[in-house]
Amino acid sequence: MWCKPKGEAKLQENIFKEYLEGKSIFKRDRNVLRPSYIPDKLLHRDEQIKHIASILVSALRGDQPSNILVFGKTGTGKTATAKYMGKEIIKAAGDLSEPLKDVRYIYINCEIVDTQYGVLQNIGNHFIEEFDERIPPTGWSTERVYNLLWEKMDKVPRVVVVVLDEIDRFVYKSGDDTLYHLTKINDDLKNAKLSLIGISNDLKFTEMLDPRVRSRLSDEKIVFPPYDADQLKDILRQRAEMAFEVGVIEEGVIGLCAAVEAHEHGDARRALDLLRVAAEIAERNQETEISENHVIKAKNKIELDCVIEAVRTLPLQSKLVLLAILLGEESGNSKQMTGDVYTAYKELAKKSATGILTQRRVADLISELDMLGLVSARVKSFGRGGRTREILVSVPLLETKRLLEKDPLLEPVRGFKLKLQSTLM
DNA sequence: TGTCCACTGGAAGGGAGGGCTT
DNA sequence: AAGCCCTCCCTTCCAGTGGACA
Repeated sequence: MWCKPKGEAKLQENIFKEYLEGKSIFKRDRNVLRPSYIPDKLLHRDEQIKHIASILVSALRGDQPSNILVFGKTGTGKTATAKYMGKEIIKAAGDLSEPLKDVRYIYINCEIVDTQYGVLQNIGNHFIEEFDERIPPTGWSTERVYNLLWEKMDKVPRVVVVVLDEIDRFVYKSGDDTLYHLTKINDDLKNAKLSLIGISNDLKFTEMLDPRVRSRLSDEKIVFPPYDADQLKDILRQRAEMAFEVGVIEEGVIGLCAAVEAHEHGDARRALDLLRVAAEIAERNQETEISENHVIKAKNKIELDCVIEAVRTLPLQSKLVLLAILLGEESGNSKQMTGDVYTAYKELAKKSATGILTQRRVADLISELDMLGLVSARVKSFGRGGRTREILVSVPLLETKRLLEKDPLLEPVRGFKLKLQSTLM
C-alpha cells in the first residue's frame, strides 16, 4: 500500500496553486496554435483548394475523381489542406438531397504507416462494419488483406478517396507494389471507385515509380509554394486571435515569428510552434505579455528540444556511433572519415559489451544521423586517400555527450577518452 | 592515362520477433 | 505446436566512384 507522507501531501496541495491562480495568457484551447488544428478557413491556399475541389467534385456525382499528387515543402499547408478537403467533402456528401453516394475519405500518414501491409490494413479497417473482424496488425499475407479489402469495399456503390501523406517515404521504404495495386484496383471494382491523393515534399520521388504507376498516380499535379513573410503573418494573426486575449501580444511579436520562419523555410508549422512556445515561456514566467524576447528564447528552446528528442530516442547502436563521432571531435579531429568513426565505435562497442556491427552497417547509421541533422556527412574523395564521408558534428558537443552518457546502457563508456587520433592529412 | 585507395551504395538474403492460422 | 507471413535489423558481397598520383 502506497502512503502519502504528510509534508508531501501539503506540498502537492500547493504546488500548482500559484500557476493556477496566475492569469493565463491563453484565451481558450491552446491547441489552435498546434499544426494539427485545422481552422474553418485556410488562408492563402484558395487556389489549391479550388483546384482540388474541382477534381474531387466527381466523387459527389458518384464518379471516380482523378488521382492527385500534391507537392510542397514542409509547413506549406499540404496536410492541413488535405484534411480540410476531407471535412468539406464529407459535409457536402451529407448535404446532398439525394443520399445516393457513400463517400469515404481516408487519411493515412505514411511516416507512421509505412509498410505495404500497414497501408492496406489501415484502409481495410475503415470498412470495419462490413468485416466480421478487424484486420490484425500483422499475421495475414498481404494478398489476403488486399483481396478482403477489395471484396468489402466493392459491396456497395461508393467513392473512396485515400490520402497518402508523405507518400515518398512509403515508396522509398516499401516500393511501389501497393501503389500499383491501388491504382489498378478500379479495373476490378464493379461498384466502388477508389482515387488516390499522394502528398510529398520530394518532387523527385516519382522517378522511382514504375512508369505505369507514375502515369496513373499523377493525373493531376498541384504544387504548394512556401508562404512568404506577409502570408505567415496573416496565418499567425488568425490563430493568435483565437488563442490569446486582446493585448497579450506585444507589437512586433507576430512579425518576428513570421520573419524568422520566412527567412529560413516559409514553414507555417514552425512559425506556429514558435509563437506557441514563446507564449508558454511567457506564461511559465507568469508574465502577462508575450514579447520579442520570448520569441528569441522560444527559437533557442525549440532547436535544443529537437536535438534532445532526436538523441534520446536513438537506438543503442546509433548512440554509440554518435558518441564515437563526438569523442573524435573532442580529441581534436574535427573532420572525421568513416574509417576513423568505425575504429572509435569498435572500441566503444567492445567496452559497452554490445555486439559490434560491420562497417557497412555503421556507414548506414552515419547516414541516418546525417538525415536527422545531428551530424553532417558529405561524401568526399581524397584521391589516392580514397573516397569516404567527411563527418562533422552539427550539435553542441558537451551537452549532447552528457545526454548520451545519461543512458544507463552506455554506463560502461562513461568518461571514455579516445586514444587514437586521425591519421588524416 | 591508368592505377589505386577507401570507401559508397545497391542487392540479396539470414535470422529473430511478433502475430495469425491450422 | 507447427507452419506461415511480414517487418526489422543486420551481414555479406561486389560493382562503382572521384580524384590524387605516377
